[in-house]
Order: sequence, then structure tokens, then C-alpha cells
Amino acid sequence: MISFTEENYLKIIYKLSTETENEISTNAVAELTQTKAASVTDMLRKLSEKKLVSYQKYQGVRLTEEGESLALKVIRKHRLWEVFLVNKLGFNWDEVHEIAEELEHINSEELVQRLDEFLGFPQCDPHGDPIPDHNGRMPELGYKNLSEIGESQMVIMMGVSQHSTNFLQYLAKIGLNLGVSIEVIEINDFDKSLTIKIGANNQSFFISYEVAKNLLVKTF
Amino acid sequence: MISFTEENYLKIIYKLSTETENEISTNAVAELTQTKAASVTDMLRKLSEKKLVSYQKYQGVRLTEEGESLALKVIRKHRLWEVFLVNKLGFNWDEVHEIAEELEHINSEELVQRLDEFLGFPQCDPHGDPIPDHNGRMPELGYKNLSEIGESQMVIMMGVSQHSTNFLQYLAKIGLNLGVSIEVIEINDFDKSLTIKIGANNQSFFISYEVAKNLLVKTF
DNA sequence: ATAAAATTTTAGATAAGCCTAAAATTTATT
DNA sequence: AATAAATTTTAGGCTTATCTAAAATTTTAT
Repeated sequence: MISFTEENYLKIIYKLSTETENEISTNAVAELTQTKAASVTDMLRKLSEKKLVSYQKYQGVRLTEEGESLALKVIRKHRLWEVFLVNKLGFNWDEVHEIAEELEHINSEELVQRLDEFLGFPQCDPHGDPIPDHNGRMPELGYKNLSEIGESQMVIMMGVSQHSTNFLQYLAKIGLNLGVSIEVIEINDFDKSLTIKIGANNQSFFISYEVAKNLLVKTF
Repeated sequence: MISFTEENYLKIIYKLSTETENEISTNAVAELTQTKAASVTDMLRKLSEKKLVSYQKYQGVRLTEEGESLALKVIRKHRLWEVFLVNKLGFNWDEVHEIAEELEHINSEELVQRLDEFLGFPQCDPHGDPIPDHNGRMPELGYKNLSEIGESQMVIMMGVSQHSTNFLQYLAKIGLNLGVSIEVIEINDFDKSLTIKIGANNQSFFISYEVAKNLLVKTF
């Protein structure tokens, strides 16, 4: 049996793995779990004994196939519950993360399968993140970061890769909702910041490279 | 903050309280929590310090007003989730208890309120148990146990007061589903067992007093 | 009313998950 | 290459919720 806490570690190690090819450091895990490095070391040893991660001390950690499969199951549940909260219960996309952090640990294969069906087998969550299927396969959505888009190209806003309430509320304020069109007007050479036009009324906004990096968009 | 485990104790003490006027014994709690009496004693001391129960050692336990209010919140969540699982996800009534045992501990007032609304403010769960409102008030449904019904009376099956899978599957087998009519044909003097006729096709069945005690019915 | 039985509590352990402080190891700097 | 800095691990403790075994208390039966 795998505990709530172990599931959270796996999920976090998975997340860090998508951001780098290298082994994941103890400190990186500690930061995301909001614990101290010493606690992480304890847990890594435990997960290693359970063969959910491969771990050599001082050398960082990586998920095993089994660990990754479990992580993907948790992520699948998290994202399905987020869809439920937004599409069925009418929450805003910036309100659902905390609740989904709890719901993702509910244990029932049957429940997940029925929930998936009830929601119409969604491909992605309200933030545009892909939802792994029941085999743990991530749908290839082919979204790009807005920061990779060239001048005068037109794209559609499909999601975010950062979920903090602050960020989401900022997006809401300037009208950057899912599905709106974005035209890149100009890219500033020295700091890569952009001028964009948003949506039907074509309002102009100036956004930083930092923000653009966290926006997922669809090209044509 | 109250833990998962503490919530379970409160829920169980509440349940036992509805079955007797007296203080609840340590052993009774131990049986339902599936722990040993010694563990219960520890927890009762802790809940007592938190003023959620009143407890004198060797004298049994009772919920305080605050403890009862918390217990009712957990029960409300449990029953609302059961309605969700049956009405929205299509589970059978004998499959939902375990899952609801987990879901009942999800913490979000907003979630509970929206779920309640999404389900159409149900008055009772799929077993016929009343759902406390957000103030902890139990709707008065006025159901009786079938064991209290006199000979040749006609009633309608509204719920059960025992949720074991075995029992529910037995009911399903003899066609005792929610909403079917039941006519009490004969009551056996010496063991209070009954002969009843069920539903439209008026099939006759013989059921024990034990079973009748656990069936909730509506009279006219 | 007392002894026996049953119940409940205390005492002392254990496991999970966390902590701090100190030691070990790796990485960076000169 | 040696040392300083940063990272990571170990050692020892804490808390929660559990256990067993023994002691205390209450209940039941003679």
C-alpha cells in the first residue's frame, strides 16, 4: 500500500523530471514538498526500498517505471477532479488546485473510470494540462509556449504551465482566458518581452518573457 | 485543526449516540473504529481536551455540542458524496460506502455547498438516510422501521439502517429496492418474523425480525 | 457482600513522517 | 590542488495513532 505522503513525493519527483534530464536533487524535492532536506532523504530511502525510485545517496533521484506509473495515476486523478470542479460545479480555474490536491488521493479505480466517463473523457484539465489515460499515456496536445512564437503570428490560448492563484488572477484581469486569440505584435530584443493583442476587441498588452513562458498556445 | 482519524471517531460516537440515551462505552467505539480499547481511551482523552466530547474515565463518552456539529458535517459530506456516486456516476447503492468514507474527509465548505446544489439539494442519501443541512439540522423524514408496522398494512420502502454489502445484496436479490411497495401479510408471534408481499408482482417473502428492523418505510 | 468476570485505563513500544544539529560528501573558488 | 561553500545524510527527537500486557475499576454472579 502506498500512503498519501508517498504519492505526493512521487508526483513532485515526476513534475521535476519533466523539467530536466538529470537526476532530481534532494533540495529541489524539499522545496516542493515544503519539508526539510533531511525529511526528503528519509522518504527517498523508503521509496527506494519500495522500488518506486532509483536513488544513490548524494547522487539524486529518479522515478522507476513503477514509480512513474503511480505518479501518472495521481496526476490523472488530480486533473480529472479539476475538470469536475470547474465544468460541473462551476468553480473558477484559480480555485480548484487545493481541493484537487486532496481529491487526487481518493483510492478507487472504478471511481476514476466513471468520473472520466461522466466528464466526457476530457483531454486536458482547466489549465490546459494533458490528462494521462488509464494506461498512463499523456495525450500529445502539441501546445507551445507563447515565448516560442514569432512576431505577427496568431495563436489561441490553451493553458498555463504555472498554477499560482496570483498568476491566474492576473490573466483573468487582462482577459487572457482559455480559447481567446493572441496576436504577437512585437518582441523586444533585449529582454524578450512582448506586445500582444488579445481577443475580439484586439486590446494591446505588454507582457514579460516570464509570463509568456508560462502560457500554452495552439498554432495553426 | 481536526484530523481524519478524529473525524472518524466523532462520526462513530455520533452513530452510537443515536442508538442509545446512555453514555457510549469504550468497547463500543473500539468495535466500530476497528481498533483496541486502549487506543480508544487515548483518543477519547485527546478529544476531551479539545472539548469535542465529554468524557470521565470508566464512565463512557458523549459528544459536546461542538463535537456533534463536526460529526454532522462529516455525515453530511458522506451522504452527499453517496448521492453523487449513485445519481451522477451510476454506482449501485451497495458499492458506494467505502468510497464515501474517503470523500467525507475532503475539506472545503465551498465544495460541499456547490456539490449540494449540483445534486439538487437532496434530502436523503441512496440508503434513505437523511442528509443534515449546512447548519447540521437533520430533515425529519418520518420513516418507520418495517418491524413497527402492523399486519395487513401497506408501506413503501424508503431506506435501510444497515449498510453492509451483504445485506444490500440480499435486498437486491429479493427485489427490495427503494420505492417498491411492501404489504405486511403476517407477523409471527414468537420470533416477530414476517411474511410480506413485495412490489407490483406481489411476490411473497419471509423475512426475519432482524431484517425488518433495518428497513425504513414510509406509511400513508 | 464478596469473589469472579468483564471492562477500561495505564505503561511502555512501534511506525510514519517530520524536525534540528552535526557530520559527510560534493561542488565551486581561488 | 587545496580550501571554502553548498548540499546531503546521519543521529537523535518529537507527535500521532496504533499496539500488547499489566493494573485499575466496574459489573455480575454467587
